[in-house]
Amino acid sequence: MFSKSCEYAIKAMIFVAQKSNADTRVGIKEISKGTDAPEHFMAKIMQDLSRRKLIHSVKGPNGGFYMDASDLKNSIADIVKAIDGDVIYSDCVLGLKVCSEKNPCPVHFEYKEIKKSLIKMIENNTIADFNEKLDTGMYFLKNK
Amino acid sequence: MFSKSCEYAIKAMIFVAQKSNADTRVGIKEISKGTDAPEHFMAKIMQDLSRRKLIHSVKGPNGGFYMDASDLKNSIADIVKAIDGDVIYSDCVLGLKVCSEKNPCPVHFEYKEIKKSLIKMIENNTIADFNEKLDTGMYFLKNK
DNA sequence: TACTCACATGATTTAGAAAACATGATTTAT
DNA sequence: ATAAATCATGTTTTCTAAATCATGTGAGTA
Ligand code: FES
Ligand code: FES
Repeated sequence: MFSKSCEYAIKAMIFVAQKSNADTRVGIKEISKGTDAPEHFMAKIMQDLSRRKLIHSVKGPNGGFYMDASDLKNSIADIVKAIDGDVIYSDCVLGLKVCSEKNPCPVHFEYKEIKKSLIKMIENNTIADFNEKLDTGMYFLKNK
Repeated sequence: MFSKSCEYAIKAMIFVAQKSNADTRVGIKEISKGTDAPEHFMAKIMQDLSRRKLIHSVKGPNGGFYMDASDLKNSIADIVKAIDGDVIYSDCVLGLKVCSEKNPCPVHFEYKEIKKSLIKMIENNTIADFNEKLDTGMYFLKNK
């Protein structure tokens, strides 16, 4: 569904949202531990997210990553688009070069509806939403 | 969503269903051309499908692949399970090692519904169904 | 029987994603 | 100013899916 990078990115964003505020930054080590992701790989992903302005970063001692109010308004879809591009939006499930109504694969119209709800899901859920959810302690970013 | 192998497998099954009957077998070359798949790779996949009894094969001159009435009753889900296993059924969208209600990731419950309709789609559509669809000439297994 | 056609099987190679490494740049604290 | 912390950047390695190659096996035909 999503690339490994994208999975990590989503988890990292939710993790940082949870742990950070204006004064408290979160470092790569903590992020990778909290999300069960390889540290160096996660570092790379965080740089991407930062370059694409989905998250803020501060260098030096006591530096790290954090999110401000506007960062929290980003949806999962924004992260997915930043990391995986628009494959979710444009790819054919059966691997045709282009997915279109003019040259539809046999499952195109059935899949269309599913794709619609998938997109709705990632577009309607903001980081802030997950923030609240996680506060309940009923959701996890890694296995216990 | 599906592995490349699985995409090819689905297309091949639909293609053979279309082109074959008791007397007319379809060869690897024709299948790979008709589905835009690499010949040798497709050969491998066809062997898998044949070993798993999803399709029939005949060696020698005028040999090839064909499907009988009971083969046509297989669903897309049967193909997916044969090639990709149960990843669609059991994997977590955010990559947690196990997807469960006890240790759900933040999107688990939202995704659950989508997964349900996805599974419904692949389980409710048999090869025979697609056969009829393709007859209308409105569906394609490769780009024009 | 001998020859050829077409699928079967296993080994090998390729390509791209995932992960790790090495080095550079910026900030804070002393 | 110096040193340590931490993110940034580019390169290299590893791993696996994808694709290819080489060879084997059974069936048909003359
Ligand atoms: S053409 Fe296959 S999903 Fe649209
Ligand atoms: S735990 Fe992530 S989808 Fe179920």
